[in-house]
Amino acid sequence: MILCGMGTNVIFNLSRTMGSYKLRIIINEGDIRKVSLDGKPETVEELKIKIKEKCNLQDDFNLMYEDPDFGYCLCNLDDIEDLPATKATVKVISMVTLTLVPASTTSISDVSNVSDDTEILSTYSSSSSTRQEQWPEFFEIPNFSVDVEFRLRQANLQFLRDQTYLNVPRDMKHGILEKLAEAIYKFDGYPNAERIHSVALALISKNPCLREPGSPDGCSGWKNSLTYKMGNYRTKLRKAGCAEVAINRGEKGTPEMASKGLKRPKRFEVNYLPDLPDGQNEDRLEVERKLLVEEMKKRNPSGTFIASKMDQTFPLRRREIVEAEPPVKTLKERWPALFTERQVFAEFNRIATTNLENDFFGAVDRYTPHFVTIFKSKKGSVGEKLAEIVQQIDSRKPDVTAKT
DNA sequence: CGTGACACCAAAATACAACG
DNA sequence: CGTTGTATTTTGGTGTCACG
Repeated sequence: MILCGMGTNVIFNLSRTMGSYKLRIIINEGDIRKVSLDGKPETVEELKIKIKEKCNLQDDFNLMYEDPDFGYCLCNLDDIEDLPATKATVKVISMVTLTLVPASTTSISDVSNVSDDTEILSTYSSSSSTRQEQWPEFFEIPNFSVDVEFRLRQANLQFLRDQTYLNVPRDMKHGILEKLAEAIYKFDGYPNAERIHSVALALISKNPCLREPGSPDGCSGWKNSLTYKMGNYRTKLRKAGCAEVAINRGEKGTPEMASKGLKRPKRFEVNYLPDLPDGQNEDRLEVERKLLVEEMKKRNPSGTFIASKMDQTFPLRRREIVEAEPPVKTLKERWPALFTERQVFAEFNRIATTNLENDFFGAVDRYTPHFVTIFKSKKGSVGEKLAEIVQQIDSRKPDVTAKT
């Protein structure tokens, strides 16, 4: 990375007690430990050593922490100041085994029954319907119904013996697709081909008997079925009154789509219009919004306070923006915090579950070499100008890496 | 009867051409 | 040459049907 990691303006609590530092350490899905250190470590390295000791870990690992800026999604821990002052949750990422993922499905409910102490994190991650997790690198196939699981197990064993693929009966296919659609929907209501592909691959790698020997990747049929399924699944949700997908419904039965001039979500807008979380209504959230406006009037508004309230009020805000389409001026009055740099990034993450800054610079880093070769190959007057620019970049390279 | 599959249509995304 | 308008492709929604 050339350009990332701009100044992290972390405000940390000066009055923090110099006593114990509580850690919740996620080692893997079924192993989450609570550890107390004497004081917050000064560096990430020191923290790693402490964790290694306390948890008896042998192999090297990296750490991730739950970033309040991004709905407590996991981010790499590079700067110790990113951790809260008195207690934190970190995840151990082993550098040895990356592919072996246990087959259990974990959800928010698993997290809540892990420890009995007060959990700062779960307060508004459990009740909200807003998606928080990014699309996983390795999609975890959920557990199907006992019946389906049983038959799959049998078929997998059979497959191991004599390589016979399973001819999936109708009801079984339904069971599989339904659970998969549900699992996919948790991340993305409108998954693209690539995401469908990754799910299908995960499915046939976990259940070799489901592989389709005829197709080039062994899962073309599953990909097809999954795309159909996601469509049908959305219609189902629409009928059940889910606002997020209902917004794309054409008023009346007629194909009169431009019902209210509403735009359908863009492909990456994963949380375009989340439903209000259980136990929240517009009035309650409106109160929170007023708190936000007040906070912004202070000379030094608290970043963490704003981050958490902005998270909480996200569904209300989206509803407002999508349905009423207020002018920017009104928006500035009602949501002043939305216009701070930090919240611009945070809001982007809430909508697209993507880290705008990192992804952008990551992409820049990834594509720059290719661009440079294209530039170099360009002829004519434009080519000369580009060559000049490339020259400048080349000669300045060490600078760029050093700065920011 | 419910559901996977598919046809059909409008909107969104993208490729392309015409223009000043 | 960049901009802008247009044509083409892709995506997602609705309706329908066959099948177990």
